[in-house]
Amino acid sequence: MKLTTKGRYAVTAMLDLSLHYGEGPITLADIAQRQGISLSYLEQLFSRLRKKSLVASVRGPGGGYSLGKSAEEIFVGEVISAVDENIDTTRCNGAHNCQNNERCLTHDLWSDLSNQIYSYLNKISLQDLMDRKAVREVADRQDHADHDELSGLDISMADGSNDLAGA
Amino acid sequence: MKLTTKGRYAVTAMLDLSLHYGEGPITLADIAQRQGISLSYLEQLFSRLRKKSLVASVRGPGGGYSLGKSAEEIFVGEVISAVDENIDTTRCNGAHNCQNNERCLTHDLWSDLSNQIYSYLNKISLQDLMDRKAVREVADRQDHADHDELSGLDISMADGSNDLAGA
DNA sequence: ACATTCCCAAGCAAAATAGTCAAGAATATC
DNA sequence: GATATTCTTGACTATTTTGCTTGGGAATGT
Repeated sequence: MKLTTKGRYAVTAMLDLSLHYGEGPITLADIAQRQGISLSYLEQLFSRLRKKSLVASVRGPGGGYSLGKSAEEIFVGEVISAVDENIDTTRCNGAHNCQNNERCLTHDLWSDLSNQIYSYLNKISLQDLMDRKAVREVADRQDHADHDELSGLDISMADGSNDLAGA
Repeated sequence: MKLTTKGRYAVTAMLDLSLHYGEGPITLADIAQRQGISLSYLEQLFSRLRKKSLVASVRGPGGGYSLGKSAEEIFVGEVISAVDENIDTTRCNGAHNCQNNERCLTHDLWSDLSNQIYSYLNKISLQDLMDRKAVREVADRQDHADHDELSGLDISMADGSNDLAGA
């Protein structure tokens, strides 16, 4: 299974986009600042999101990105798939050649797990996330932190730890 | 999320151990051959499994490993945790300092997902896996392949593809 | 004694991840 | 039409993780 920072960043960025819907196109620079993600890294991710029509773009001054469909229609699983290629937990990626061209002992276990995760993530839409109280609180905090950063403070790191899988 | 070959190998090896329960201690060399896993890699994995008391070991000729508890009492989630350290999908590993020392926008999403996966994997015991028809079929195939290999054929690779994650 | 097996630590190559850098194309605004 | 802004693309790089090897040792049955 592949669930790494890449997928987390993508979902976070898409959620940021949803939360600022209605303010016109949002620039990647804005998202980068609010969410603490590298701008050029975001560019790579959005390139993939655009290919899957999850976002639409407008170039030039005043341009930026907006959601490709409504927040109710975009599911977390889609977003992760778009940037991470697959969320399969089997070694053979669904083929059955994990061991000497035949299925390995635990093939079905990983296969079932993948389905489980996939169906879980595909039930959660960006709208669902926006409706969560905790998400709105963090979003508020981030919108205010903006001002602090403009006044010169708190331009900082966001990192530290480990990983899943990643994942 | 961290669900890689390491965790898959560990579960596979533990399942192999369960399936050959009653034959006395099983050597890692046997498991390595049946499951197509490198012996020294298995040693590393079993070192961790032993620290968590998931397996018990007997040294010397005729020695090997056996399950540390009954197959009903060992759950897939435990095995993966033992070798992979954690199956947390959050960046901060459960702390809430994902962004500038505060929780990031999607913290709860990954946290919920981790719980979901964890509880799923902790419901499946090695015994459950053994009861599956597909597992028994593969196990039979592997026990027969043993003979082929003794007669000189089919000492071979087992590899190829991609991964999860991480996850 | 000796072969077998577990045990342990260090090291290493390949892959993946996370990120940078540089050049370019579209498009508003002046 | 010059300029600044923003997306777009590709190549390149540093770091980390993975999967595996090597080489030693310590028990223990025969």
